[in-house]
Amino acid sequence: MRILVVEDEVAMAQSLRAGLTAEGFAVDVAGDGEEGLWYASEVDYDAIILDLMLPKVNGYKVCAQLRERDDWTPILMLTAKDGHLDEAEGLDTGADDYLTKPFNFVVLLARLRSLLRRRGSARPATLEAGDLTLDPATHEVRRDGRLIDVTPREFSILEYLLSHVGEAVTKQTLLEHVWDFDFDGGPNIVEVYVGSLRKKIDIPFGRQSIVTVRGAGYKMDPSGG
Amino acid sequence: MRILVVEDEVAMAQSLRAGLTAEGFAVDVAGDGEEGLWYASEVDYDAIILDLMLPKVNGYKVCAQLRERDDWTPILMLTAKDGHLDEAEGLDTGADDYLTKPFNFVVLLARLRSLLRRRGSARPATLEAGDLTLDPATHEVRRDGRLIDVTPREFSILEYLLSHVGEAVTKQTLLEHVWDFDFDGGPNIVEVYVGSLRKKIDIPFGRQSIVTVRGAGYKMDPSGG
DNA sequence: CGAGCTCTTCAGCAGACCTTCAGCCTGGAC
DNA sequence: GTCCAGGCTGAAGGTCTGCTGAAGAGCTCG
Repeated sequence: MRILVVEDEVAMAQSLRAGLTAEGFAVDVAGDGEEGLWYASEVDYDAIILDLMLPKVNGYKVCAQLRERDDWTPILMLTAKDGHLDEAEGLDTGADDYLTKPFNFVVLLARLRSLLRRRGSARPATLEAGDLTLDPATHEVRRDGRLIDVTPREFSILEYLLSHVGEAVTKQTLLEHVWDFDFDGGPNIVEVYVGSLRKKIDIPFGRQSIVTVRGAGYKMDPSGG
Repeated sequence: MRILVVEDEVAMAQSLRAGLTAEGFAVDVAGDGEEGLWYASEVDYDAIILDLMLPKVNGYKVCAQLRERDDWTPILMLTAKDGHLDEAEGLDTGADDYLTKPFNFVVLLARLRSLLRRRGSARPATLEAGDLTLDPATHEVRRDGRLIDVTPREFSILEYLLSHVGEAVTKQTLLEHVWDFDFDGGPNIVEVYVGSLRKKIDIPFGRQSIVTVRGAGYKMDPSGG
């Protein structure tokens, strides 16, 4: 899951990045509205956390412009303390939820998760493909009920593939959603991880759930292989 | 367990904070109704202690507004001496219990505990995972019936883990639910406490109930290890 | 006021994990 | 069959996460 944080206060931006990264999100930070719009046009984010008070282009405008462009990425707006009057306006311009500063990180996470969930229109709590299941809450991966031990990075990749079951996902996309923005390694690292995932979730079970689509990346077999 | 106290009398607020903190709760204090509503919207409290007589927005209104927002956090209302007439109204607006001033702290604790218990829809009075039990009322931790001596902080952590059995709980989450709002230490302190908890509840019994989930925190084994 | 307990910080360590790289394999074009 | 780009894999190193013991600060109680 890749999140864009548009926030000019360095301290806030840093702590958001740290916290969200710790939660397993890949995070990009933009320092003003203009930069935010540009990032959003370049990368397909899973959600955007948008401060209202921004240099150059303020939050409302960023939000409005995105929607005008037909970009419906969920937006969580951050407003200053006394944001009562602004609430209506914020939601009007197309934000999906808003949060007043200062806020508790747990709250932000909860809201963010609820946005991400809502988007996929009632995505089930556990991701599945045949007898392969992944539970984000317990961080457990199972095949045929048997628990499989995976590393954090393997978990993230599998989570992404399972939430796009049946679609061919390019290595580039995986790099962008699972790794941090400033990661500059090549696509080979994805191959390495897919390889090690296969060794854990497919080979021991004689399955083939992660299918290589030459030139187009990988695809999770809806039947689980 | 994190409690919000909405109370304008400084002395009362202080003593509630002191007493509840001593019992291992994390406590936030709001000085008036408006502030209380704001806190409640930002943080996911386990319960709210709400004075009736408040500046700006009184207790009834706070209560009503919370329920209107679909916030069903248990509320314990504090009313003035002659509160007979108010009782019905208080419960009507959505408070879960009420208490007339002056009251005994032990009584308040008992009511609060009963609220917290009730909330989880008949959550058992004692939290359990296999033969490991924790009784919030008596502050006792037992394994296989044998009493184990734990410090307040250790108790809080164990309580949180036991009330989220099976889920991976982030260190950040523990920091936010077990420590006070303004604590700014790093996650290492959680590691230290988990270490000392393990030395008390796991190692002497040859068990492993608190499982480390690399990159995602800790998880209480439902079977108790 | 001192003893004892708890809380918190810190630095060092071990092991898990991440990343890179070189060499090999495979599928498709010709 | 040959060639090539794309994909796979095992090994090696460096980095990071989590664990631990120690030590000082703060608090409570006698």
